[in-house]
Amino acid sequence: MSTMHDVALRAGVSPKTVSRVVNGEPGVSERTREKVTAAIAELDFRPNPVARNLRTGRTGLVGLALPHLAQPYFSSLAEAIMREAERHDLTVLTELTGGDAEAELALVREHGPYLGGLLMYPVGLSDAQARTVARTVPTVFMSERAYDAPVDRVAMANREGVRAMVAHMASLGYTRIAALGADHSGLPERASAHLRLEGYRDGLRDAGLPWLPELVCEVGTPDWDRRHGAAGVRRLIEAGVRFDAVVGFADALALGALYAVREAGLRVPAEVAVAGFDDLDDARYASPSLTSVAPGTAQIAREALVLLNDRMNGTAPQDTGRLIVADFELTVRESTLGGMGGWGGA
Amino acid sequence: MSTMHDVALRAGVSPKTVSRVVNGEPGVSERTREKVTAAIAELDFRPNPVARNLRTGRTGLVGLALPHLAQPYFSSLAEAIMREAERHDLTVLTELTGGDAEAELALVREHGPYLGGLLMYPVGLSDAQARTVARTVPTVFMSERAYDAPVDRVAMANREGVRAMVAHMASLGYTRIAALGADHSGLPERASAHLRLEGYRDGLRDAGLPWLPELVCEVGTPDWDRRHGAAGVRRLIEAGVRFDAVVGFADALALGALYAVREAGLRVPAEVAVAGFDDLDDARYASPSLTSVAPGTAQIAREALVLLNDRMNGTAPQDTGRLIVADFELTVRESTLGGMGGWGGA
DNA sequence: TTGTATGCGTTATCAA
DNA sequence: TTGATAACGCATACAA
Repeated sequence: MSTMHDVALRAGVSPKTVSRVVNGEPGVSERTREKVTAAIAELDFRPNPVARNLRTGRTGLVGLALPHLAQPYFSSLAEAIMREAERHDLTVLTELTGGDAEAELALVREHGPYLGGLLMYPVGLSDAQARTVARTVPTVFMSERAYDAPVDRVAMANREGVRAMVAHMASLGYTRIAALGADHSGLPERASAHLRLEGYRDGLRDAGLPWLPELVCEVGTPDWDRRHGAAGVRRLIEAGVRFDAVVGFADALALGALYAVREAGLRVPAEVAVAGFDDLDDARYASPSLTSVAPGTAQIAREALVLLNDRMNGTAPQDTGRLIVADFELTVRESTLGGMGGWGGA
Repeated sequence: MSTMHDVALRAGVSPKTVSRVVNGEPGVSERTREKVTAAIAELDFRPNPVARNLRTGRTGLVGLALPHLAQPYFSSLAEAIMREAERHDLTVLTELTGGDAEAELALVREHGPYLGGLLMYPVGLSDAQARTVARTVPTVFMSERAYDAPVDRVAMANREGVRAMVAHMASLGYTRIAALGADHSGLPERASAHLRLEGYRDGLRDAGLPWLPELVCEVGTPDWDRRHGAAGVRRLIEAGVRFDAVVGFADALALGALYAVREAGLRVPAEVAVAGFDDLDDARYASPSLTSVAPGTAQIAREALVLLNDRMNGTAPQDTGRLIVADFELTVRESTLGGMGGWGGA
């Protein structure tokens, strides 16, 4: 590893001049610049980022704090973020929090001061803790929960997405649409459930359909997996509730619903339509393939990095957090529209 | 952020003594050590890792280079690695290569010198390039492909896993077992396909079953997804090949097979048994749930970090690479054993 | 336009 | 057992 000093010797100039060339500073004659550039190339000199960081306090490192990685949404998000960060010449340090406030804070204490910025999907953080985080390092949240803190946030169109889904179902003639994944706890960390339920309500209102409490199905856990989705639908069926459609607040719930509906001998979508939220790969590959709301993960990653860049440059408003809601897309598949069946057409 | 200097002033000692205490070096009197420890606590002093790194050249940073993240195996592996790294007090810098040799090398050039070690799932790398990588930074590979280079490697039990799967099927009375995902290219980057095919061959031999070329099904692409799995099985069926079992060399292939088999009106496992490799969540949640080989991801992560630690400490052999093959587990589910159906009980 | 001196926070060397 | 001094590689302030 050659240093600026080596390059300076070789080019017959001072280290400071090399520094100027490397950082594209003005005040270097064309001839000198060329000499230096040549020396840099010959020695394959690459500035030592550690030394630079120690001197300037600036880092090209951004933290990415997620509760998990082995869950489809988070791994897609992480991949999108990393690709986007590359375009911004930023290096990503990924950390797993397990959704635990203590871990979320510990990570910020530990790495915060040495990060240029932080992208976080907070789960356990309180408002006060969120403020602490944002004070430590330029931060952008990518979560559905709103914080009473001056932190930028990029969120999914939870409400609008479900609203559009209900509209879609209503337009196909379904009238008894069940909501799967409702939560009435009011807990802030269940924000996605609350927002999606509001979207459901909006959708019904738009379509002139009545709000029927028996169609609102809680799954009794924040773990939105297929098992709980299936169990929820089984309860509806056993309770004798009549329904001709199910909006799952997550694809995993909807896939469970799909299973339970067909288990009960009902045809999808002829007798019961099913749809989800997330547009996982599994939705496309399910059979019948699952209609779903695609939350715009790529856009979320893109916007998050733009917001973060602003924060890191100081171009962002200081005492207020900005909110960007990503565009969603309604991906209509067989579980609501019928069709030829089979995703395997070679 | 207080520095060693601050702590030294407060404790009435020199910075070097603080350094000794922080690093647990000997040659500090008990009394002094206590004073320093107290000062550290009062000031909430945390050593600046950047300065430390500049001085020592050592980093607590290990790179994790994966082709993708939004694929179940890689996201599980990444999560396992991160959890394990935490236990070793290492910070993980994740990088996506897309499986491209150029990207794999670029990453090493770029970050290599500032990493304490590198965990990589190489895809495009040649033997010579692998040697270059290992020369740049202590490296452990986690791939099925073997390299002619002194690099440690942790691999799945590709061969033994499939062998055991065939034995399992044979023991249930299946005799015409198709292999889905075979590859005859001989390309080193298709090592998993080759090894799994060998395992298939072993399994047949163990069971005294004949090798029938018409049962060996290529999918014609390295992309082992459901679509190609389904297409492969359809081709078998259309060609009139009789088979009573399918071993998919990946769960995705097997899930596609499951679909195509049932599409053809055949019952699983009564008429055709199906099994996969990877033991993804999807395998458990499929219907019928899918028998699969669990490759021991947690163990792979654990062993990889042990090997890497050795390399980083210089405790590893210099001119030779070690190979660890992880234990696998045969997870038997409905797709081979029948049973009650439905994963949604409760 | 170019260079010198200094310091970022830590650890290594060597002397006390 | 302890401390003074220098150095890691770069960038900043200031001088020439």
